[in-house]
Amino acid sequence: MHILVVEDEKKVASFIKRGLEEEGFTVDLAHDGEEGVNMAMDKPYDLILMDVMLPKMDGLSAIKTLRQNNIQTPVLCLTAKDAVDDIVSGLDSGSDDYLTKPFAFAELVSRTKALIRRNSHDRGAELVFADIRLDPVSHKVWRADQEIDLTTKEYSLLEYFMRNPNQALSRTMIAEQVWDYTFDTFTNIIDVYVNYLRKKIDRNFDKKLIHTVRGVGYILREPE
Amino acid sequence: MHILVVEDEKKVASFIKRGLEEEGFTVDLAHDGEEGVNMAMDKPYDLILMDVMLPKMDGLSAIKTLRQNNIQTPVLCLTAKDAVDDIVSGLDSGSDDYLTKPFAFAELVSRTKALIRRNSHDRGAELVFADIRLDPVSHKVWRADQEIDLTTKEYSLLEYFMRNPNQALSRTMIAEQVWDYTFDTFTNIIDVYVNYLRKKIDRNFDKKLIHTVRGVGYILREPE
DNA sequence: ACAGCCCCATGCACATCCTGGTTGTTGAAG
DNA sequence: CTTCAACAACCAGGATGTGCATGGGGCTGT
Repeated sequence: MHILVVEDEKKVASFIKRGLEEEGFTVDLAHDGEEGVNMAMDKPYDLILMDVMLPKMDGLSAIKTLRQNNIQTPVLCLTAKDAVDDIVSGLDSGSDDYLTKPFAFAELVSRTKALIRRNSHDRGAELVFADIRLDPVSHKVWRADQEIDLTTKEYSLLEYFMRNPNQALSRTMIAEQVWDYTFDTFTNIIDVYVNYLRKKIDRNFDKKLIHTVRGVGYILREPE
Repeated sequence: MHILVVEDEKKVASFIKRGLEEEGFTVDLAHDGEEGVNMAMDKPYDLILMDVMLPKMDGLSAIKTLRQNNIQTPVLCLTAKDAVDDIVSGLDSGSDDYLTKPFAFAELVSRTKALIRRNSHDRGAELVFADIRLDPVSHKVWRADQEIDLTTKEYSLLEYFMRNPNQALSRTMIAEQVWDYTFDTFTNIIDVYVNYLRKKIDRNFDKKLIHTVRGVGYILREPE
């Protein structure tokens, strides 16, 4: 679950980032409106958290720009307490919900989850492929009803596979989704983690589910 | 958690209803003061959300009527921004908190939760998890019928765990609930206090109840 | 002044992540 | 069929991150 946080105050930004990551989200940061728009257009996010007061381009204009470019990612707006009028124009310009500063973090989390739940029908539901089960909420994974312990990175990688089964996934695509926004292409980190995953997911089972597509990448599918 | 919303404007009423339901509350609607009083006397609610300007019987009189009939359900009053005088008489007539229109919805939710929390705290019901008992009134704690001496902070921390058992609690959430920290991420105070708690709660017992969830926070649960 | 509590800073232990190198595999050209 | 180059799998060790334990300083109430 990827969230883009657009917030210029570094303290607030990193506070939100850390808190959301503890809740199991993957968080990217943008520090002004322009950067926010660029990042949101580059990569599909599940939610954008947008401060209204921003350098270069304010939050509301940023949302408008996104909507004009047909980016329909839901947006949760952060606004100063007294700027009630902003809220109205915020909803006008395409924001889906708002939160006034200062806010309780618990509040932010529940709004965030509500928006994501509302906007993505099947998200949050358990993912199943063959005899693998994956719970995106608790980040737990089972194969054949036996729980499997994964690290954060291993989990994200598997989640990406589970959301795109039976499709060959290129290293570039995997890097974008599972690793950071900018990425160094000359590393074998993905191979390494696929290897880790195979050890935990496939090694003790007859039916191998993670396959290599030579020259392309990897694929999650039933063996022939 | 059942909430009664007394509000004549249909748009506002259904907006509030929908929002609160998304937060997990069950919401009934009444459209004027009389209906509100009848419903509140019929069925015990955890909270009443009362508009002041209402047909048939205004909100303040409704509250008075309820209190005269010994209904002590907490009331959150909604009032127009300029009617500050109303607020005072509102508090007089037995309202527990108020909110001026127009309000941010997040504000409404957090006040709602605060009121319900405050009220259920006061019931002072003893909290029990496994063989830990905690009395919110006297702030005393027992494990296996043996009293355990905790400092104020240790106690608040444990109480938070006891009110949210079997859930991973992130450091951010703990900091917000137990300390009043908002943006201070550069301290290990929570780790330190969890350590204190473990010494007193878990150290002398076989069954450890406070567990670490790496990268997330802590959880109170039975060992596997 | 002292004791108790709260909080901070530090150092250690260990899990996780990543890099670089080595070995193994594949498929096409000779 | 053999050879070779490209690609993938695997391994080992170092860097980084995260949590735990502990000592001590500041503050407050006695």
